[in-house]
Amino acid sequence: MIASATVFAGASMRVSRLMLVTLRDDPAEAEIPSHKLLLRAGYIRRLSSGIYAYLPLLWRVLQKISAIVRQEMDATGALETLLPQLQPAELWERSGRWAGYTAGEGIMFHLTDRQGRELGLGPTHEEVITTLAADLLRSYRQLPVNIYQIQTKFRDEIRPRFGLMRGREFIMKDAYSFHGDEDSLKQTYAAMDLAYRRIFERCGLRTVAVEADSGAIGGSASQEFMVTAEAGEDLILASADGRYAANQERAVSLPPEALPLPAGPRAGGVGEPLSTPGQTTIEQLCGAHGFEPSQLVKVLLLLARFADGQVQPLLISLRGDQQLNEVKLANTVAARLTPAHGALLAIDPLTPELVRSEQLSLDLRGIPFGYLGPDLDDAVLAKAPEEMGLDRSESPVGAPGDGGASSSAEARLVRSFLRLADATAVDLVAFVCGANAVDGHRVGASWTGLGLRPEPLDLRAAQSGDRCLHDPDQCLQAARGIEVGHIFQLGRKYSEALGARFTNESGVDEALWMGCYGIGVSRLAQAAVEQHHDRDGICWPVAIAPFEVIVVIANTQEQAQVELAEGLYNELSAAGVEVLLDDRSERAGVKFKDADLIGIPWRVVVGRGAATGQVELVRRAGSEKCELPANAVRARLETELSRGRAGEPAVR
RNA sequence: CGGGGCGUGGCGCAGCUUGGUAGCGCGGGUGCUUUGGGAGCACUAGGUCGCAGGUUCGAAUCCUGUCGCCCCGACCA
Repeated sequence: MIASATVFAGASMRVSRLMLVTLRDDPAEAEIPSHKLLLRAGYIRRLSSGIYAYLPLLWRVLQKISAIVRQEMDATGALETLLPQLQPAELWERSGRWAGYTAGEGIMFHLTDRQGRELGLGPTHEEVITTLAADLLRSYRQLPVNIYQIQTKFRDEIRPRFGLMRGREFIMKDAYSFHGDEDSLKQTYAAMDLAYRRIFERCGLRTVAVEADSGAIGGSASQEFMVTAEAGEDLILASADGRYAANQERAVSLPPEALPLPAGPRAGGVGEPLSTPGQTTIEQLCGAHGFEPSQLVKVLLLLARFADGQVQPLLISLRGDQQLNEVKLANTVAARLTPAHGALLAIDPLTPELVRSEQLSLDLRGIPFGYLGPDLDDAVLAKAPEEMGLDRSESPVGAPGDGGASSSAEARLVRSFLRLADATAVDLVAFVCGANAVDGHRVGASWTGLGLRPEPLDLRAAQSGDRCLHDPDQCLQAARGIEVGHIFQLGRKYSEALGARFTNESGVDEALWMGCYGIGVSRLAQAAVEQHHDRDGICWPVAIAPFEVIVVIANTQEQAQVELAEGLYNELSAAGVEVLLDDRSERAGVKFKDADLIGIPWRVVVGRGAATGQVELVRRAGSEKCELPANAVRARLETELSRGRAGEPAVR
C-alpha cells in the first residue's frame, strides 16, 4: 500500500459538530468561482481586506497540502525550520531593502517597539536566513544545505484580491539553499524543479512551468509554476510542442516581418516631411496614408523614478505594430542606472499629473505629443519658463510643512533623455516617425539619417501568435495562470550584502551561493478549487480534500439508516479513512447539496436500501453512482482512495 | 495612489429620484405536517439604515466630511 501524505489518518468528524455554515447565495464580496465557493462552502471568512480566517475544513486542506510539501522537501534532504516573523529593520537596512519595502509602495508591515526600535513583519525571509547562514555556515564541508519553513507571511499588498489568491496574510513554504559554487546551486535548483512538479501533481493540479522574471527578489534564473485557470492573474505564452513556456513579462519571440516602405531602402535618409494634422495615433496615420503599423517607429515618453530622487526621462522607440513590455524596460533601465541612483522605484508614462505630483518644473507644452520622433531634442526638458503659472499656483499651498505626498528624497528631473530602442525598430532601414513638431511626420527616415545609433534591445512584449525562437514553425499560444510556485537562483546578492561567507577547499574565504524556492500554500488551495469545481460546488482531488468520504444518512428518523451509517462510519474511520458523517436532521436534499458544495470526493448514501444492507456510492467528480452492499464499501473505497492519495492523474 | 462601484437584521437585496410607518427572499428559534436533490404552514426573535456633522418640524432618503469593502491599473506565492 502506498503511504498517504495525510496527517489525519483515521480522523473522522460529524457534520453536526463541524461548525459548518454554508451559504445559498454568492457573497457579494467574491468575484471568481473559487473565492465564491470557499466562502459559500464554509472554508473561509474574511476579517478585513486580504485577511482571512481559515475555518476547520480549510485548515485540514492546508495541513494536507503542507504534508505533501513536507514529504517532498524532506525527500530532497531539505531541513524544516521555523524563523521569526518579527524582523529588525537593521537586517533589512544591511541588505538595502528596508527603504524599498517600507516606504511608498513598499509591501512590508512595520512597527516601532517600546524601545523605539523599528521592526518589520516578515514578507519573506532572505535577510533572516542569510544572517543565520553567516553565523552557522563556515566551511565547504557543511555545504550544500537547503532550509525551509511553512508559515504565515505578511505583505501589505497594494491591492489584495480574490480571497486567498492575494492576501495580506497568507501561508507560504519558503526554502533557501546555500552552496559553495554555482554548479551546486544549479543542482539544487534542478532538484527543486523536480520536487515542485511532484508536489503539484500529487495535489492534483495541472501546472505549467514557465520562465519568469526575477523581479524584486533579484538573481538570475527563475521559473514559475502556474496553475492554468481562466481567473489567473498572469499571462502565459507557450509553444504547442511544449518546449517553450514563459510568463509574458519575460517571454521572447520572433517579431512578425516588417513590411518595407514602398519606395525601397533609403539608407541614410532623414525622411520627407508629411503633413499629418490631427493624426496622433498609429491607426489614424495608417488610415490616412496607407502605411502599415510595422513601417512606423513610435516613440513613448516615460519617467523613471529612483531612490535617490532622480527622475530620468525615457524616450523609447518601438516598431509601430509592437507593444512595450514594461518589465523588460524596468530591468533594462535598472541595469543601467541603479548603480548610480539606487533602486528603481517606478516607471510611469509622462503625464501632467505625474509632473505636478513630483513637483518637477517641466513645461509639457513644449513637447509635441503624438508627433514624437526618436531624435526628440533634449531641449524640451529645459527648465520651464517662469511665466508658466501652473506650478506656482499649486506649490505654495502644498509645500509648507504638510508633508503629504513628499518623499524622503527630493525629486530632481534629469535634463536629458535616456534613449532606448527595441530591436524591431532598430532593424528598420527606413521608417515613418514623428517630426517632433505638431501636425507633422517624416517618411523614409533612417537611424543614421537622424544621427542616432541605437543599441538594439528587447523591450517588446511577445504576443500570442508570434513565432518561437527555438523553432520558427511553432507559434506562441496564450493561457492564463495562477502562480503557485517560484524558484530562483539568487546568486550571491544577499550573501555579499549580509556577509554570509565560508571557507572553500583552498582555504579562501568567499560568499555563499544562494537559491530560494517558494510555494503559496494557501493560494494553492484556492487554485485547486479554481481548477476543480463544477456548478454544484468544489471537487477536491483526494490528496488534498478535507475528508475523503462523507457518509450521508438520508433520513435520521429511520433507525436502520442511522445504525448502518454509524457502523460504516466507525468501520471506515478505524480503517484509516478520513470520513465525515452527515448526521444532521436535515432533509436528504439539503445534505446532498452541502456534500456537493464542500466537495468531498466520495459520498456514501445510507438511505432506503438500509433495511437490506444496500448503500449508494457516489464519486463527486463526474457524479458516477453505484449501489453496493454496505459491507463491501470499505474494500471498494480503499482501492479507490489509495490511487487518489498517491496523487491521482491531474486530468481525468 | 488614480479611475469605477457599494455600505440597510447572519447572507443576498429592495426602499433613496420626489424626506414622514424599515421591507422582501434566504438563514435562526418553536410547533405541526413532510422526509432521496436547498420542503409546506403557523408563530417568533433579530436592524444605532457604516460613522460623524449639517439642513429640516421631521433624514435610510438631501448636503459635507470620514471610515470600510469590492472591481480595473502598479506589486507578488
